[in-house]
Amino acid sequence: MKRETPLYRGPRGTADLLPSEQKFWRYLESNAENVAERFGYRRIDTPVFEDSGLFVRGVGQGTDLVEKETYTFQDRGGDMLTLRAEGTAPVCRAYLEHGMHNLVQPVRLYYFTSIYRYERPQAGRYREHHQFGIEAIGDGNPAVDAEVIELGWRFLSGIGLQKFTIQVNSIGDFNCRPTYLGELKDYYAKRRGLLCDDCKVRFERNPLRLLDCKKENCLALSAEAPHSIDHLCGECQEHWDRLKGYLSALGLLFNIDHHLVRGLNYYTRTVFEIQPPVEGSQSAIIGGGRYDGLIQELGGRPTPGIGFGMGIERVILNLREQGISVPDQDGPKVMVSYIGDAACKEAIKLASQLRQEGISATLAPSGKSIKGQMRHAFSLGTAYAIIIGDNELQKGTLILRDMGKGEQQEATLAQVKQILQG
RNA sequence: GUGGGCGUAGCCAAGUGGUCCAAGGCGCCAGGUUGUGGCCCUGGAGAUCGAGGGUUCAAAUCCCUCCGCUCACCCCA
Repeated sequence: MKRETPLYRGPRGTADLLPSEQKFWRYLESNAENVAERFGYRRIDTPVFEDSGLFVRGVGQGTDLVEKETYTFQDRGGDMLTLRAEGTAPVCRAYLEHGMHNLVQPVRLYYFTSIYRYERPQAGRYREHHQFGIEAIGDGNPAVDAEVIELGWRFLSGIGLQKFTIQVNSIGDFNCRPTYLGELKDYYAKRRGLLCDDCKVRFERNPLRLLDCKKENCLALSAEAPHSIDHLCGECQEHWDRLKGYLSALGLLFNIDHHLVRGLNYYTRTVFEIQPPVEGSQSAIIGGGRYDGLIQELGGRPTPGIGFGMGIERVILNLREQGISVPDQDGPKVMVSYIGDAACKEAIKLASQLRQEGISATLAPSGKSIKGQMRHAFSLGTAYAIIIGDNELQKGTLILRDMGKGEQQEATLAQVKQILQG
């Protein structure tokens, strides 16, 4: 008669991960852990919120992420806090805070965590999403760059995703990038009138971003624009060449994308993405790069680092698109049904005993006929049902029904346990 | 922040001014004789037709406002 009207709904851009979809999450999390640990990475979890300054300093003033996408609030003590807006800066903060530079370098870390960004939601983009990420801190060797890219690649192919492409680029370091940016601005300065309105702003604020504008006119301009890899200093050039060599040695096919620049300020040298075959908003499923200046920016000594973040929701989207199935989760193995109050008590005890033996068991719903209870067992998908009624109570036995075969037998508790454990 | 699409029961969905106090399907609940499932059959519960206002003799159907969802842009995972 009366309608249930929810007073609240989940906040915009968030999602409840219902039992029916948990199999994806379990599957991806365990695969991520397996791959990461196979590469020698160890798990780290950082708080959901951090000092707001961490993201401002780490990710950088002038980035969209910091300027318009953070969830920032003041707590009751007056501290400014920000919900985790990305994974790298918190991990670097923890590296510093716990003196991990005293550990054997590089320190290899991974995480599987939630990220918060105030954005308009759309396919593959949410205000709360989850990332699997890794960071290798303390070794500037391009071998580590290759390792990080390979790890991401192995994860994706390990879960059955196909037709992904690796995009790489080098945007130089703090020595050679200014020179390149100068060239870039010279190039665009001569063609300024042709730029779109957004790009006119980019020209002033963040010229690198001119390269990845997708508007027709701007695409034509960026196609002819100078390439960052043609302006690398000696060290960056060597790093870049060795990386390409290592990736090839690993048999990883990659695409050099001169327009790949990424939106966070901390990147140096290597930047990369792994992209799914379909165009669209979920352009990158993995994004990452080297951040050799970040630790220092956060107050540490100069320390190289590289890592990536991978969007779990986007992975799931692609699993669905490519029709890849993931293992189902098991329900209870047996349902204990009963007839009458006396039997109910026995059923409760029996279910408890079975669980203590490591057998997953659930009690039949109350107030149902045997027929109703059997229907219930069928829809739960339990392999067995146990029936306790007056007859069984008197005889001290149980009925064990094999739901698959549709056959049942009278058995003692010991026999039942043995069969269920087999 | 900008632009497009959409909003009928838990889910899918018919219906575009009167015969709709709203069809159908899935799911849910109960029965199909007395202690037993899957198919099938029967019955049942469940909808202030997103909310508010307006037009009209009459609105789920037309208009306005708001809210929500969704897709795209920006940007990102």
